[in-house]
Amino acid sequence: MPELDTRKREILRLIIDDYVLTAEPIGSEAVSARHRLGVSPATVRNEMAGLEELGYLRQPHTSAGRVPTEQAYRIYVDSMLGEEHLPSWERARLRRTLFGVQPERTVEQAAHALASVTNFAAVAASVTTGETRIRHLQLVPLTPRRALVVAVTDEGVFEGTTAEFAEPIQPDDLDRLSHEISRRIGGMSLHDLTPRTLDAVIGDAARYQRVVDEVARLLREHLTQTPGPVYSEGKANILKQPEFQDVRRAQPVLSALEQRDVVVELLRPGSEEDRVRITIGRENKREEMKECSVITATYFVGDRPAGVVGIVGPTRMQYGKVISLLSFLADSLAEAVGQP
Amino acid sequence: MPELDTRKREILRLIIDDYVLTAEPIGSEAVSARHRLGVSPATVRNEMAGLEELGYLRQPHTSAGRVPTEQAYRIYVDSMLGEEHLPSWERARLRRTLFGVQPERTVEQAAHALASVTNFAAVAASVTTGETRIRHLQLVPLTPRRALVVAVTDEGVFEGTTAEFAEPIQPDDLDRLSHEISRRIGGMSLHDLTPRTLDAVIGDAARYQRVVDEVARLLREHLTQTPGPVYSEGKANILKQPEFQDVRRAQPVLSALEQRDVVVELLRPGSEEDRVRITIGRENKREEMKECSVITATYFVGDRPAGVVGIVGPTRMQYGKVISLLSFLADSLAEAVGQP
DNA sequence: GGCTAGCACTCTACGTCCTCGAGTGCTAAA
DNA sequence: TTTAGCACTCGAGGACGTAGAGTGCTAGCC
Repeated sequence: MPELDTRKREILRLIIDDYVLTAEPIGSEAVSARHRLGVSPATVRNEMAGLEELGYLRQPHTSAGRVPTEQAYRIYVDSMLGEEHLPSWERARLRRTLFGVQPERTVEQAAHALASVTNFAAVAASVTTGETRIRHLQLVPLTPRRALVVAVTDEGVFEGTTAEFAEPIQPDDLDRLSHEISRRIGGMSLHDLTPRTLDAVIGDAARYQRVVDEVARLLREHLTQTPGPVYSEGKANILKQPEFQDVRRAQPVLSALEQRDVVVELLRPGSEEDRVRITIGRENKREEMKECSVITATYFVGDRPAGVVGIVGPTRMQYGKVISLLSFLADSLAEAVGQP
Repeated sequence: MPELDTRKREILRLIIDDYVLTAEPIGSEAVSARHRLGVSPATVRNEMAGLEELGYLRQPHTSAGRVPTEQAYRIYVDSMLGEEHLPSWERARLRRTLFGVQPERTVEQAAHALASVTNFAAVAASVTTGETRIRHLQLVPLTPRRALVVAVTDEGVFEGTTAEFAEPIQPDDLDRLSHEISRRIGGMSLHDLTPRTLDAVIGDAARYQRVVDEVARLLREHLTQTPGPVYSEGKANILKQPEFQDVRRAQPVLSALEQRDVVVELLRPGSEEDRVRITIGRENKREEMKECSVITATYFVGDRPAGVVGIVGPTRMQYGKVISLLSFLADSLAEAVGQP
């Protein structure tokens, strides 16, 4: 991919900025007029023809202006993004909404705020990794053969699943067992929780071996495979976007976002060098998302990912604004979640 | 409102049945042809003119067929509904999906199945009333000043909220306190849980009076006011309906359904004589729902409402099918939830 | 008195044709 | 290398005409 000279870059940037706001094809006249480029529309036309040849622009039809391609957005976010400053009153407002709410609702609240600020669909989830440590465990009797498993982890995240036992167990016994297990596995990380380590751990609780096994199985499965609660807010916002005025375009996207596993996939956490992840149009794996851009930000507690927030919108979006917003939100979340 | 003679009723019924399937205005020819009414299109036309005068039909424009009004759907569900038999393989399939899943996911699963069978948006929620009895309570320490409150109720429903205490409390103390409270309030119903009764209950746990108060407050508030988890599934299905092909019509409905309080309002439980509740078009309170019909079914455990399931779709829907489906689903849910 | 065949009438959907305007690409001159 | 000028292309949108669906009315029939 050949380097773009300064003027081409400048023109491309202007076109993107304009198009993102208007959602209408941009003509040479508009470009030359808006910014004092010091060149005539004709010159701009020549450059635009060049940009089209290079794959950065395309024309919906002969006599229309130009529209940025996904490749254009890509180079834009990769090398044309300035520091976008989030107004401090907006920062303040966001922080207030995050911190002024019950701790277990912080993440959901973040998604909610994100959706209403951006007018896109917002998604969020907490992350549990093999590194997650269990701090406390409690079994709550439901029926003689069923109990609720509550685990308090490192990240303040807890999970509720029901365990089903082969043999009935008395509430008192269950409680004792619960304390026993909790005492033994407290402080262990999830990937320490293999069947082998457990054998060693159980020891004298052998009478209820099968109960212990079941609980351990649930913990591993539930905490690692299905990554906690997943929130998505403001999906209907997608219908406000001009590119999704056609229901047949919007329907698949909305349907996809209603499926938990799709959202989970979008929210795969990034690494620390790669906190903000931008996926533009066809870069998305999911067919249904090929007309969308997804931007996610991972937040960390210590050096481990604690959660991911993100937005889903049309490829035409204000990348700069959204990125700085997400970045700020991730920092705030790290703070809110990190010190309970 | 004048009574309709038999033939008018018959014709109205035919028009509704046809229109519900095709979503296109129905002409006199079609009515006379489809069912062997034994009368000519001209006669049908006369009757249709009469029905229009009475407010049961309307014409989108002069040379179009007729379309049922909301008033027509109302009389249809009130007095023209036959017993609709749900095919037994469908019953079986539904029951399998309900019973083949972790108990705490039953209700969610019901909504999911409902959405995919009807192609409408499905909503569901568990209900807790003042009658709900607490079976067991457990406080799980999170931090010195915060604990997770887990309550096992009568209906097998449990809730997780965090309580925040004014003073720190040791895990062991918390555990003892937890058992104490659980022992005392176990079996009590929620409206027994007034501050006054509590004073009597606490007794020697007085040292942690404030903790107890906080827990009781949370129980009351959380269990009665905010009615448990609320599920909505298949909202994007609305976009498949012909009447919502226009995004500007669909957007408000979808936005409304994303708000928890709107869904909660839709799911207000009915009484035992009034298990299935049908709200057609403008009968809905919410402005955004004026073009939708909402059908809900309440299911009971013992004589107390345990939850509500329902669908939201266009006013043009197969009321008979949906009602019998919901009715069956409610019965199955009562069974699934009732005996854990 | 109710039913119906016949018919004129109305209205939409749809295709064609036309014009207007936006925006282009090319060319020739500065 | 830039730019003014200009012919060209294409879509949006309005005017018009036609086909077809469905109606309401009327007059005659049982």
